[in-house]
Amino acid sequence: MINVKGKEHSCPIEVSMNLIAGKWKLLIMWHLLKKTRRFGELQKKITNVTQKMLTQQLRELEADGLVHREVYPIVPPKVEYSLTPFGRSFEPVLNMMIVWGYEYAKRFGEVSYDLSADIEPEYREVVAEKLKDNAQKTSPNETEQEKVTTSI
Amino acid sequence: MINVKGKEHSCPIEVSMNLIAGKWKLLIMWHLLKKTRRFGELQKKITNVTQKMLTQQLRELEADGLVHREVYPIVPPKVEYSLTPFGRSFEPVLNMMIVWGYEYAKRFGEVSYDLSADIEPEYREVVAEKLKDNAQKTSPNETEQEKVTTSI
DNA sequence: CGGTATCCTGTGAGATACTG
DNA sequence: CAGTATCTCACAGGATACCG
Repeated sequence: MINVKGKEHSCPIEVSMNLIAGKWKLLIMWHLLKKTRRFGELQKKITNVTQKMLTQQLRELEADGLVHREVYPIVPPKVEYSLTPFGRSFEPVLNMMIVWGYEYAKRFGEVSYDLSADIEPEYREVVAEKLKDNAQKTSPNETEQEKVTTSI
Repeated sequence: MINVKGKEHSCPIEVSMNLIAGKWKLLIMWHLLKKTRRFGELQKKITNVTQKMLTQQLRELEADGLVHREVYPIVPPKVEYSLTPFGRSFEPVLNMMIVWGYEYAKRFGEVSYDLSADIEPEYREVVAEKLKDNAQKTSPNETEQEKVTTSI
């Protein structure tokens, strides 16, 4: 059993899910992983996000200890967002998700985009190997099973 | 640009997010990763999920090509769910999320639970190393910056 | 520039009851 | 056993306007 901020979880997966649930959070963290950015910068990078949503999701990430918000008391205002040390530890997860999403899109969608520049090879290899393994494990076992019984 | 089933994505992260968004999907995949399971089995494993939600999320996973649904035409009905080859390629992502969620819970919550049994050491090491790295990178740089200007 | 403050809407998700 | 079929509602998320 896991308790995080008054919420019960039966598995660490739920913890992760709760932290990254939110339409823009992963995108935000992805952009902050590269460098510290100002609010307006993020808004330009993440097309389609409204000011309200960007603010809201950034505040949630901050409250969860993943993002640091630095306010410079100047005028006009300047606010910089960066990942906390723990936020940066999310990088492997994020990289895996990117690689996996990319592989999914190659298989089930159309991609006009090359991943190689963004992601270190080691992450691609992990997923690639899993896909190879599974191809082997999917042995010739399409023998149908069409029995009909009346009990268990 | 990425197009998956009529939906535009600017980044593979969004693809992954769309696939795993859903309160129970990760938990379902986690249980199916170990073995093929019947509907009722899943319902017992995943406490608190309603029949309706379990059915719904399983159908979405099936439509997305991640889960295979095998119906045995017997009475009483028997339906088995398993991961497709591609669904199984999600394992590295899932493991990373579990490790990361666990580390988060250790830091920001209370855990009465040991991970070691479930997850291969390699995954734990990746996150552990990231956390070490970040500890080093967080150098003594808490010098405040309290200037006030009237222009940029 | 980087926000609040409102108002509004779609839909994810729960509860409950019924069925092949 | 493994589902549908309704009904309901909270809340994530969007549009728009104003502010220090």
